[in-house]
Amino acid sequence: MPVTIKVNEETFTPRQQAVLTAALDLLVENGDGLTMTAVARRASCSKETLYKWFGDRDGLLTATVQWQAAKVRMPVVDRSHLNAKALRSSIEQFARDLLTVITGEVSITLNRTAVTHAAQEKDSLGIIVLENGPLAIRRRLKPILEAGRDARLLRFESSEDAYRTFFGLVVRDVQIRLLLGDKSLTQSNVEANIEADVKSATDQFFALYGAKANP
Amino acid sequence: MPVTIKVNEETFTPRQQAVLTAALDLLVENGDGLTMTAVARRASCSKETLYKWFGDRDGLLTATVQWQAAKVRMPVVDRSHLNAKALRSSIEQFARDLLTVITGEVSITLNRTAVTHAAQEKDSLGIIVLENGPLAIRRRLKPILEAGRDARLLRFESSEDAYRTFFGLVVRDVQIRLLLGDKSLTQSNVEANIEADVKSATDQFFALYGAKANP
DNA sequence: CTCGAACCGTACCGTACGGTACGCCTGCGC
DNA sequence: GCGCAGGCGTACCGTACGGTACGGTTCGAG
Repeated sequence: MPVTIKVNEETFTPRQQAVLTAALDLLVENGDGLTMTAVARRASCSKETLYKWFGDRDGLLTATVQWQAAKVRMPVVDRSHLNAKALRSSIEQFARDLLTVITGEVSITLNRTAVTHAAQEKDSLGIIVLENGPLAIRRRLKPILEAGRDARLLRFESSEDAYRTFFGLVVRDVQIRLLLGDKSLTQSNVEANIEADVKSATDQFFALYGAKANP
Repeated sequence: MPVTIKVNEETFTPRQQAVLTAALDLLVENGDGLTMTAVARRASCSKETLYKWFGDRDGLLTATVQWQAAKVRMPVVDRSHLNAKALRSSIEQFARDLLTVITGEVSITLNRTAVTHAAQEKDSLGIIVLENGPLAIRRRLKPILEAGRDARLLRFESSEDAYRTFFGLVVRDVQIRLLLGDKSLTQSNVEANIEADVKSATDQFFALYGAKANP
């Protein structure tokens, strides 16, 4: 069963959030070379405080990822009167959000950190990132897809398959290449193509799952 | 311009290959906790020899990844008499190979290692993995796609876009979830679905790029 | 047989870093 | 004013690990 992680704003005090911000900044800057001493210095706090608040290095890492990942908020899509145009625009919006998120520096850093963590038999960070990344989009997108099907605008058997196809059409090989540090995908390079990619992915998705497509 | 890395069998002596095998085994077992001492013990060689042969830890890591990645060999597809059936079977074969590779334990380990490496401003491992993974498939697939277009079996403007769509349709969110350690994707779980996924991805690819599809 | 190169095993060094201890300061309740 | 909790800064400890040095052994060339 899925593990859901909830983070209220009250989970961390402002001072603690400042510390987490410092940790995230260091993570983005220095890659995974995150040391407790560096965080303490950057946040102007003592290491003892870090250990008091977060337990150990893993706790600090988890808190940072968790806190940051929870900040990713998908825009709410109006699900009422769903005509073809509104549905298409919603799908496009999801594609745009997904691409924007995964190409962002913070997301790349968080995903790299979680992958590194997963390479050490620890899956906690991976779960958090999954839960707030792909799975969050899935939770928001599925109802839209099903509403589209109910309105006879879309046609599919499994909304899970439809979602995963959508994910593939949008993300393609961009995320893995970014994670691997492919230099030919610069930030600006990708961002400039987002709109075109969004449109292309949406077109393809409707070609496969639109009501007029082959069953 | 792309950096191509060539590894002949003569690049490493049998003894050296035994060392690299030991290193890879440790990598797969213990995640990225690869220490020089552990490799030396596992391979029954001295650390001094390791440093003599591979320079430093990074050199050993690079050699391991490079040597292993180069072992991935795509089957050659008969490109002559290309009828619809042969084309479809070729595409399916590529999808099957791609899925089989990326879901394999070795591939997951290598990708994780490269991602971790990329988080430290070093892109050498990432380049190697990219070059021997996605890009290798691309090099082999593109000529097939273009042959298919010449035979009027496929229709697309950019073979690059066609390739990337293919990649997305096949891989979807499987790779990132595996890299993040998603427990709900067990090895056997994925393998059992490969054939169905291959067929589905191929169907979708032909729906989008088949000659009878919308332009 | 002798010599030397290659290599194994092990001991060793330096450092980086996780984690702890302690002295000092600040602010707040009383 | 007084005491104390919370927190800063720094010094300190233990250990893991990258990298080096060295003695001993094997093996092939001459």
